[in-house]
Amino acid sequence: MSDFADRLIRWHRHHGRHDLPWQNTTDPYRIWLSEIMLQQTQVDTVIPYYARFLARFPDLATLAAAPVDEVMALWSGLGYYARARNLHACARTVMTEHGGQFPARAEAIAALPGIGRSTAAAIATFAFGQRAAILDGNVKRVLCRAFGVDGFPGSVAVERRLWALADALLPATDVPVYIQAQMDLGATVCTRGKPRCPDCPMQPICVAHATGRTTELPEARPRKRPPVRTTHMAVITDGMHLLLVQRPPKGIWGGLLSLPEFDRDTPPDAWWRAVAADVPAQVTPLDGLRHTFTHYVLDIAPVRFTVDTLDAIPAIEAARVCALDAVDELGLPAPVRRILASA
DNA sequence: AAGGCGGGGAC
DNA sequence: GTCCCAGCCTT
Repeated sequence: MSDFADRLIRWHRHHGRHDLPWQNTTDPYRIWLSEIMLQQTQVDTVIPYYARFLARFPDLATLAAAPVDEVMALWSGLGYYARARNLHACARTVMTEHGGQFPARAEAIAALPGIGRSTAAAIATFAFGQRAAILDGNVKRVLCRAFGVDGFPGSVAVERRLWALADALLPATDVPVYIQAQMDLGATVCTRGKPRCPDCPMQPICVAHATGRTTELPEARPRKRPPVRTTHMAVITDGMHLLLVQRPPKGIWGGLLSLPEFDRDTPPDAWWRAVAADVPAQVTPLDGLRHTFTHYVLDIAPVRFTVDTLDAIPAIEAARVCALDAVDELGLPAPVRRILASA
């Protein structure tokens, strides 16, 4: 076994994480669910979502039989909503094409919706004892530092090199412990900001530590200034109900319910005349808010339209009327939840 | 090969 | 404020 893997596995016995909610099981459903939730999402954020999700969907068959709207509602606030749609699609695929049983080989797992090479390897290893390398953010950071890998790890060339490293370092046995140890080291010792090198089992063989480059590696993503976009959001209510729209499956907040939007340059009363000319409404601007995404900034100007009845507002596509006291149970984007909480 | 896709934690 | 997280998918 490589010195790298050996050090990692020995470190994990006393310093790894052993009691996360998705550990100490080989149930592929629970492991799969955790891996999807953990994509680009930190452990502490996932834990309450994971518990709620399992309580509502305790097994694959239950999830596959549920309407996708319920899945979206339980995912609301977790972000990257394509994960929820793919999760539901994957459950149905496993039911119909694999007889309700997850395939065991990493290559077959990676063919399922929402599951790429790294997630497939994690499932194959933890649930089925297969031997496959992972390459998530933690592993990339550990490998870049330990082996002094230059370049942005998201670039194709660096990623190819890191996959080769990950494959070459994979031990012959104890693969589940090894993989968990890699993630635990990256999450608790070899962290992005302030790595705890004195506590690190890799320190004697770490290139970044030896060359004083710990804070330089891995190299940061090349910067670009995210654009600012603007929108109006309409809170159309009769005091008891609220008008929401279903967003298209692709794009931002895909598949979620949200508030109707209109152009920031259109005055609210002009927009209202266009969509509901005959319906009298009291128009009230609400406090604006700024929502920051990874790739752009959205300035939202919410406006409340108070009406007597929501029965006929024909010009709004995909509209749905919901009870105000039930909006917490719907799949709504995080900023929409904030607007409604103060509206 | 590059960009789209959320929300929140850490600093 | 910035950066990035148990990445995947589309173009």
